[in-house]
Amino acid sequence: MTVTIYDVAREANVSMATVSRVVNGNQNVKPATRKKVLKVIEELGYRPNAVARGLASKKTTTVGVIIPDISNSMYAELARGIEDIATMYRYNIILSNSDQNQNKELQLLETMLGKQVDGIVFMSGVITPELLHEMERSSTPIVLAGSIDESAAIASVNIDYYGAAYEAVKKLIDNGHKKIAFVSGPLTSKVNKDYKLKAYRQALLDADIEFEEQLVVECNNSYEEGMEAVETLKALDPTAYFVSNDEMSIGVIHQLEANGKRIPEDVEIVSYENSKLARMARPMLTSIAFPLYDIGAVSMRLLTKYMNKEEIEEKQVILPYRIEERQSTKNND
Amino acid sequence: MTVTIYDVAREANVSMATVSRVVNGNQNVKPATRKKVLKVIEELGYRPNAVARGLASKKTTTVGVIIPDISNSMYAELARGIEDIATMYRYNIILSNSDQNQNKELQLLETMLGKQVDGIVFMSGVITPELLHEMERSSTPIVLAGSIDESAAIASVNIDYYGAAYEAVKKLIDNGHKKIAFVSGPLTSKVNKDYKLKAYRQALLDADIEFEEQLVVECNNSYEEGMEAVETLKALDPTAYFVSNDEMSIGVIHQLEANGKRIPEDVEIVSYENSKLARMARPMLTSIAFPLYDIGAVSMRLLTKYMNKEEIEEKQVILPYRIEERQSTKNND
DNA sequence: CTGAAAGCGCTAACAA
DNA sequence: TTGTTAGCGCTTTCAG
Repeated sequence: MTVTIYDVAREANVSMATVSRVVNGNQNVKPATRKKVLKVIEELGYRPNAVARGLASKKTTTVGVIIPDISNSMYAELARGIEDIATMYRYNIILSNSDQNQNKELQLLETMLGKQVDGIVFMSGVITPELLHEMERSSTPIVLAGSIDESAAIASVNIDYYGAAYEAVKKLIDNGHKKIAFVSGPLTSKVNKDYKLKAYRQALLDADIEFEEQLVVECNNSYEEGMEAVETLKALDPTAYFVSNDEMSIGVIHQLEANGKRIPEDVEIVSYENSKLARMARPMLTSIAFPLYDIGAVSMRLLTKYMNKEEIEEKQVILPYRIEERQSTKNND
Repeated sequence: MTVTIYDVAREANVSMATVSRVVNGNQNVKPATRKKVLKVIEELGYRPNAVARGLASKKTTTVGVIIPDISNSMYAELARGIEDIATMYRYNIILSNSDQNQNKELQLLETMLGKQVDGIVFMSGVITPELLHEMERSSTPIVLAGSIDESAAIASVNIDYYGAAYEAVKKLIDNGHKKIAFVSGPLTSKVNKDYKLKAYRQALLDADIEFEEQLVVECNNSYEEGMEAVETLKALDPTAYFVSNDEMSIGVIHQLEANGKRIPEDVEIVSYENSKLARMARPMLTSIAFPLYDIGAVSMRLLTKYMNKEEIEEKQVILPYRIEERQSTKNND
């Protein structure tokens, strides 16, 4: 039924090995026989079976990608970065959503290793010890994308979350604000809890501003909770907001405006992410550029190096961030 | 090095066949031996090799997904629908972006078939004859998600694009508008050209409104081109807009407001998509609900039926749409 | 309920 | 430059 390498060999009067060589672009084939084989392949409509190839060669040219949720634009951007580089290196992607659920993450890892992927790009807010243990146990290369593992046991690519957050808050302080709210994503996520929040506190401390617990509101990263955060903070009446992502920032703006505030005249906002949404907001958002696409691309590139057993110069990659100033802050140029 | 089924068999004093049976949940195993085998599996840390299994069984429990661009929220939503159902049925997803480039689509199909996927979910604005030919040639089940193949040769799931667009325009007409612009996505896409545009023309015709070529503006679906469309149409000064997706609608609104128009008082807008953005816009968008997640989910469900060789009652599935009325139109309840 | 044995389609030494 | 021959790790008859 399906035509195999054996059928081609027979028709072309050569051995399987020779067919295999031409299919794999091995140079040790006389041009004439190559041509002959190619012709038969064409005639028979032969298509190499990658599964058989994978079993024999122990390489599948596919990599696993485990991310929280592809329908979230941040992770989708990351995924696109991964896929573009993967394609460039001729890898395919097995993509799975973990919803940050640790059991699912563990099980997904297991499944992908079972499928003999050549490598894995993994993203999650928390890399638990169990996860880390599984990752170290496996001989399959893994790189963490936008995810922190402080033990530095696993390769990773990130930005300087602390520095970025510090700069955002610093800007607000420099603009004269004393009462700065922090609308955070889930504090279960290490980046939020141990980097952004700490940077926020430290920036305040460095400016002799007292930290007030109530000024930090934990949200689920959604537009709606951004709006709610403003209501939660209403009594405190902060004059500036540092917000964890663009979607929530838009919620913050809308609710602030509903409450009669003008932005940036009455309230200034620094967002974090700098996605397309930052330009689609009114006023447009000043936002810390968090380069998701690049993180994905660099992670995948790093992974290819591991898969090729190349020399790795930097196991923990830190990509640059920058602050994109727009209309949600008063800018003094 | 890696532990195989053979190692387990030896340690447990049974045959490979028995180990295979317990791994695959075959009931024909005495509880005692099952337990013994399970124990050895645990001890040795045995993990079945899915590639070998795939070669032997000719099933990979993975399906291919070819979509235009995962970083576009519409397709990301679709992908999530597909993945959720796939997970439910224990399939994994190989995800690839085609950027609607036909060569890439063809080559991706080829790659996935080579990888022996059990099925494919495919999405594209245009299903060319070449593509159709390849799809029909393959014995691997394929379903088209949100993509039109008028020959109805391939299974598909869609909504009634024509009816949805007709209703959108009709609503604008019913609200008294005579000069209704259509800000369309690429007219290379069949849905836009042969369904939405035709519905727009017919709705006008049915209301004795003359069709004006200049009132339809072709865009690339982006926010920026939504804004530009308004400028392009400035001289004609339409009093209503039917816009192909939410992102462009926001661009339209912002540019309209920049030009001093009030919405919906001066200009009414009906969007198409009804994503999260529709609620994040100000005013919030009246939008035709285009259920991407559901299309993905139903496509995948349909695919499972083909993969299981189940009876298919409906090869061309049409999902319902509805119009979600919000603030960008005047609503007369 | 269990085992033996024949592949699945290909790669990769090793020979020639 | 080409062919021979083992596997790769598992499923699946077929016997018993």
